[in-house]
Amino acid sequence: MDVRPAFDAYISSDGVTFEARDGALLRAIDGEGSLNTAAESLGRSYAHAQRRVVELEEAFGPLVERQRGGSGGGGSTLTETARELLAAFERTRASFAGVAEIAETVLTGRIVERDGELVTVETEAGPIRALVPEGDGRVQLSLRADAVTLTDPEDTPVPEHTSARNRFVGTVVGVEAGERIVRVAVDVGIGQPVLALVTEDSRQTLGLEAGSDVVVSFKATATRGVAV
Amino acid sequence: MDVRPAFDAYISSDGVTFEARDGALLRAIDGEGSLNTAAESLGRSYAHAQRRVVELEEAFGPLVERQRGGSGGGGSTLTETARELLAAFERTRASFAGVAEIAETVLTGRIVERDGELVTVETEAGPIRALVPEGDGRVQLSLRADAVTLTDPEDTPVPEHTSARNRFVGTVVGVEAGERIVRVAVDVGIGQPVLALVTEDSRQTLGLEAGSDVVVSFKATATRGVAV
DNA sequence: CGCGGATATGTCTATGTCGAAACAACGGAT
DNA sequence: ATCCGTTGTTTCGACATAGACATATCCGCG
Repeated sequence: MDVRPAFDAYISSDGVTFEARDGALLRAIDGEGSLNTAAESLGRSYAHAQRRVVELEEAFGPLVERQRGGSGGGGSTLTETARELLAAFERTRASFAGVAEIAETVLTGRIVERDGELVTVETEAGPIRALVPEGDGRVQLSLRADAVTLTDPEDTPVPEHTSARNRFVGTVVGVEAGERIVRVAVDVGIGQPVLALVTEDSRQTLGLEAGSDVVVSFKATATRGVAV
Repeated sequence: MDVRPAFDAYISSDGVTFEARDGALLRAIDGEGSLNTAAESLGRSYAHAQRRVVELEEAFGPLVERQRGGSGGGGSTLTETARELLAAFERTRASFAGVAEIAETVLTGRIVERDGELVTVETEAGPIRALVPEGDGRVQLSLRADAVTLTDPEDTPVPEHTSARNRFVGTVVGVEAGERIVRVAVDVGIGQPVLALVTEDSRQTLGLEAGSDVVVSFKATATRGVAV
């Protein structure tokens, strides 16, 4: 079973959702200079593209400056609002893409204390503070590799001096190098290693390689879980 | 323009996507004990629900143990695979939900160096290392509040001893308390404050309040951006 | 052996989405 | 004044999705 998490990101306002399709449309308008050629270049019908623009503008404000008549017959350009909307959409899409593509470590445990959304989960490696919206009993915590910070055991702030509430001492058991980003697996005494995504620079300056001792820390607010 | 980022999460396998709708169906089957009453309780047609289950099983493996005949006429129960699938879906949904609901700080700057996905962005506050898949020139970096770690200036690891590549010294300019989670705004010399989400415990132990000096640090791999 | 409740399957229809096409409006260029 | 290319607007039909409905099948139990 090859399961891959995926997503459709969108920005909603006033009941209308701006999605990837709309982003492509705006970019095409920006590039082609006209709604007509934009629709054609995307292989979509002009009628629908035009209706969609009107619909989006009702929700998000003026997006396309349309000019009909004139030399060349007219044309369309994006408004500043449209550019901001595009940027906002791309930012959230990039954030979501991070979640989808980045490896996660799944930790299982049991909720032993709850205070609003904030819970304390007892795991094999010790207590972990995390955010679990609801439920109790057994939980699965999802720890994203890009949320895990590695520090030198000799120079790690004492718990009272950092907002990273979860910390474990561990040993590097694997280093998987990419171009400039490496994935470090750290054994912290639970069944599976905790994955951390760090830059190659960090790996070198921390001298991380199999066998290295390292402190793994991550924030409670970056650790999300669900009751199972 | 009240924009709100949102998303539809799904897990795809073999061309079939398991989405929120399917999760609700499986949970209903689990709760009702039969595909029939599950469909009814959801106000959906039995015929389609049944066909959907078959379709999902072709992609993800056996999900529903169906029993027809017998006392009560039969019924259905979820397989272990189905429970794992549900848990995986809920985990990714929880992660995505985090991105959607958590405040972000948007930093603008200019790419001055690129090494694969890893870039160095020159901002008002100084250089920031981040992940930007492509493009150059001006970028918007999205820094999620839950990815920002705050530490005591007196006890912060030197840059050579941590994988958090970005750090800035700043002053707390605002504390917005929730139940157990507080949002801290830190001025680091750029136009807008950097937002950090920390637990109330952390706020107290670090003694954070308006005027406090604090070190803001975040990982390059947790900082994603897009060219604009 | 039939009952009853559930699963399995086929077909029709309502709905929404999208493309194709046609036509009017517009305004600078010729 | 006319032409031209684009925008604005409307209508129609193809297509996919999902509910409504009908029917066949299954099988433990009394």
